[in-house]
Amino acid sequence: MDEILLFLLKKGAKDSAVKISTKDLGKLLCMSQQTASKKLIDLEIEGKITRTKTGIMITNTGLEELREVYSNLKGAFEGGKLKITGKIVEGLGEGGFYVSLEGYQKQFKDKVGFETYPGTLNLKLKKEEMEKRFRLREIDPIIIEGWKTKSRSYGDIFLYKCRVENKPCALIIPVRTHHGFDILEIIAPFNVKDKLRKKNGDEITVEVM
Amino acid sequence: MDEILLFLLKKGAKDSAVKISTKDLGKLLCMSQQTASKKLIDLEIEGKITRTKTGIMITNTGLEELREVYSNLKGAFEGGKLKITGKIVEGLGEGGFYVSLEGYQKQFKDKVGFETYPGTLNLKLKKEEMEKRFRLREIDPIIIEGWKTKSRSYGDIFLYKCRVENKPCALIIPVRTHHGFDILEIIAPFNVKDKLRKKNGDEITVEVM
DNA sequence: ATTACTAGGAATCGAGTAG
DNA sequence: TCTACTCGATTCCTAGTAA
Repeated sequence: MDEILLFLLKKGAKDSAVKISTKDLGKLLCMSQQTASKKLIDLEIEGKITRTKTGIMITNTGLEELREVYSNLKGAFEGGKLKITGKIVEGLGEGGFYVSLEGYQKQFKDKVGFETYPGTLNLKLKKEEMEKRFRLREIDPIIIEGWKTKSRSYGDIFLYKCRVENKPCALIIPVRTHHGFDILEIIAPFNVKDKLRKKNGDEITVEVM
Repeated sequence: MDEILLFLLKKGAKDSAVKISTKDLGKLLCMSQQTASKKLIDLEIEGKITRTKTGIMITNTGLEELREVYSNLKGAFEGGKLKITGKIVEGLGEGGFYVSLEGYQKQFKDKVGFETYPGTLNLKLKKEEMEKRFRLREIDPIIIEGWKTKSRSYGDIFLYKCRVENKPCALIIPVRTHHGFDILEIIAPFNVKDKLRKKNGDEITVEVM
């Protein structure tokens, strides 16, 4: 991770413009004025910072990079199992169609150990939960392989074994997902809403294994 | 910060040995097997990791480095501004004597922008606030330089610009402090107790800029 | 299979300096 | 003052390969 970006964050460049000369920046980070200048130019080209007369600010792109590192460190140091909480929302029914295809079902049975109820549960994450999605990347997914027919292709799916209220389920993330980062799709060997007596709008927590 | 160290942390090398070949490590971090090998050697020489037959583990030295970055990121993302709350206690009057010396006063004016009321406010921190003192270390202090006379020497002072009830003030920490970690000393361009109508025993919060 | 050495090409750094 | 360019020095990376 970039040490200049971290330094700027410390200085508050997340919320307000930070004024610092390349000379001072170099001195503080043990590099020459020239190198500091060059690195700022590069960060600007990469879109991670912007520079104006009032000073330097970190862009959303830059913050995202820092936030991902933060998420990783937090996961490691604060530890515990990853739990993601979201609100049940109505899907379009298409997820259910796909997962019930024999090409996927067979792999679910082989690799996860259950045949799934022919439908998916869509979970909408709150803003503060979305950061946890990055932590999923630290976990090696089970890969459900796609296939092709003459007419169309079915993509790979990343799958993470989970539990909801101590019952087995799985998070599935199509590699080429059509959802934003705020929606998670869950499959289970049963109808989650019926079995757990939940309805749209209720919150549930899945614990990633 | 070292990306290999971060990767190993993600893989759990903080608690147990992680087994990974230099080839795979290189592939995962977009570098050659040779570079991964070299970097592991360097990390081992620096004492940040240890390698055994069972795999790689991060040492305390390595964890310290990661923890520092974590602390910085946490401060920036979770913290908002650092606010320290304490109870006003009676000082010995000596702080007031020192800060009113011309050698210090001149620097206050030059570097902080105000001449201070000839007295310091002593703040006693509660146990749970004391941890915040460590976060001060992440902030670069303004350094008020000491000097020597024939008879004695006056030491350097670390100074942090602050606000109390939205009015300017400053935290001062003599480099060779005589206070414990539970006492903070504050200067301001006015008599804090009079202006803010506080008395000994009242609590105030200073917001570090 | 694995790790790590060498050699030379690529990238980075910083002194000098212009704008 | 400041930033950022050039260019020679240095460091870093990787292909080849040995162990």
